[in-house]
Amino acid sequence: MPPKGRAGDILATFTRYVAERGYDAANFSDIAGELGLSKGTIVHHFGTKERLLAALHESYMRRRLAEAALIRERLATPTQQLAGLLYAFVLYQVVDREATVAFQREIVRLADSEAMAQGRRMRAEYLDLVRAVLSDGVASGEFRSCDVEVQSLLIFGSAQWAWTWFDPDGPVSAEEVGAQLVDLVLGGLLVRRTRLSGLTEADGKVVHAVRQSIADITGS
Amino acid sequence: MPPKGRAGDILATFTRYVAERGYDAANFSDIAGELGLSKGTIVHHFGTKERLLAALHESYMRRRLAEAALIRERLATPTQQLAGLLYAFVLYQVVDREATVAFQREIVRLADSEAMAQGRRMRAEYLDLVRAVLSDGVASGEFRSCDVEVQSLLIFGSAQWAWTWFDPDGPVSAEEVGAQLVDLVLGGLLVRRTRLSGLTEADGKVVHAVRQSIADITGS
DNA sequence: CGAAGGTAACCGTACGGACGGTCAGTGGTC
DNA sequence: GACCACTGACCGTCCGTACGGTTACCTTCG
Repeated sequence: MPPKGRAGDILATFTRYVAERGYDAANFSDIAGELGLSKGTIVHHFGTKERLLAALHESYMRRRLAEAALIRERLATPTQQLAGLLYAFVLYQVVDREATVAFQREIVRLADSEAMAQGRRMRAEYLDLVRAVLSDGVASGEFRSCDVEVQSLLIFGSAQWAWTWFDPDGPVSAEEVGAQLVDLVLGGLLVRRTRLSGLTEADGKVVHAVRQSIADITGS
Repeated sequence: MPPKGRAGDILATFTRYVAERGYDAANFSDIAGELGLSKGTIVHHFGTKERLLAALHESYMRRRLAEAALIRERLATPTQQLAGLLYAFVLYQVVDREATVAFQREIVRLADSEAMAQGRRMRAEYLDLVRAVLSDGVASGEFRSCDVEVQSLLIFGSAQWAWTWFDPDGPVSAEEVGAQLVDLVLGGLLVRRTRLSGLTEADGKVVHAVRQSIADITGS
């Protein structure tokens, strides 16, 4: 649940502007104008623009962490848990769209800056949770062994990027995209009877062709 | 190859600033100062800041399109071609880092704005190329049938997101990440002897648990 | 009860600075 | 003399933030 009251309104409107225009282009005057209050009021409630972003960040991550914990609790196997998390990733594009887009758009601003410390901690917690699911799956034999650190980030990417192309009013529903994501990721993670990587023989050729092509065009 | 001469210097420096700080925080004064020339010179060469971004965008995409075409030419099967493209995706984080980060960071600004039309066209061309490889693979029976439109975008996401976490000087090399990405994506795309989706039975349960968890926390 | 005192939401204005862009002009080179 | 790269002063605008003041409500105590 997002915060209530006037401060909640400000946060909600700010969130929408960030989602639509980005952090830099979201300014106090427009928010105050739309809400029929003065710029000073926003400052009164949140102090600085950066802290307003931090509030958005934290309220978003709080929701996601709580949901992720529930999803993990309610599903039995690592496979189901991961599928659930992936599915949820995509659903957020619809059920909590503005905050999701705002968050994914401006995630990079949370790198430094002491104001974002709390948000960063929660993000790390979330990543750890996903990694725990992956590790569990590897341990239980459901997933093939892999570099959990890297794979988790690659998987995140698929979902984090979706805001740039997914259209809630488009022809493809979030449910379908979620299912596709589950297919893509689990298909690659589940242990298969057929031996893994029947392609490593050709890997050398592939790597060489890529390196050569890059050198031919870009140089270096 | 990036453009040469004074204009090339400006573009290169601009690219670095965008990579490091983002488009909004990259301003003419700093670039001019660093290059020992005046703001007016930048305007003289590029007109507006937006056109400077368009130039960065186009020069980046020109390189990527040329390489992608070469990679596709030089590799035989859709599997190899896709592996090559994926591998290249990650390598760009190293071999053309500043332009890659700048591009991936600010890709969203290319949505509207007539100045970016050319860049958008090239991006669409690139996406089409990847989709053609996917379709070829499905047609040849190497890849399981899937929604190529959606899968291609999900795959793109993994790579496009990498700039937020990948560190060229970190312990994991781009080559390793590239290999992991190939594993993840091809593992999910390759036809396996074992029947696809032994998990759809449990899908209903997963979907229900996710929806319920989101409703419990976020509401709606 | 009611005056006093405190607190928090909110307003309006003003400021200091940065930024993108303009423009008239300079100097060198075919 | 036409063209080119380049200069540097300047402009209009916008934005985050500081700050002093007002209102409204709640608590406390005589």
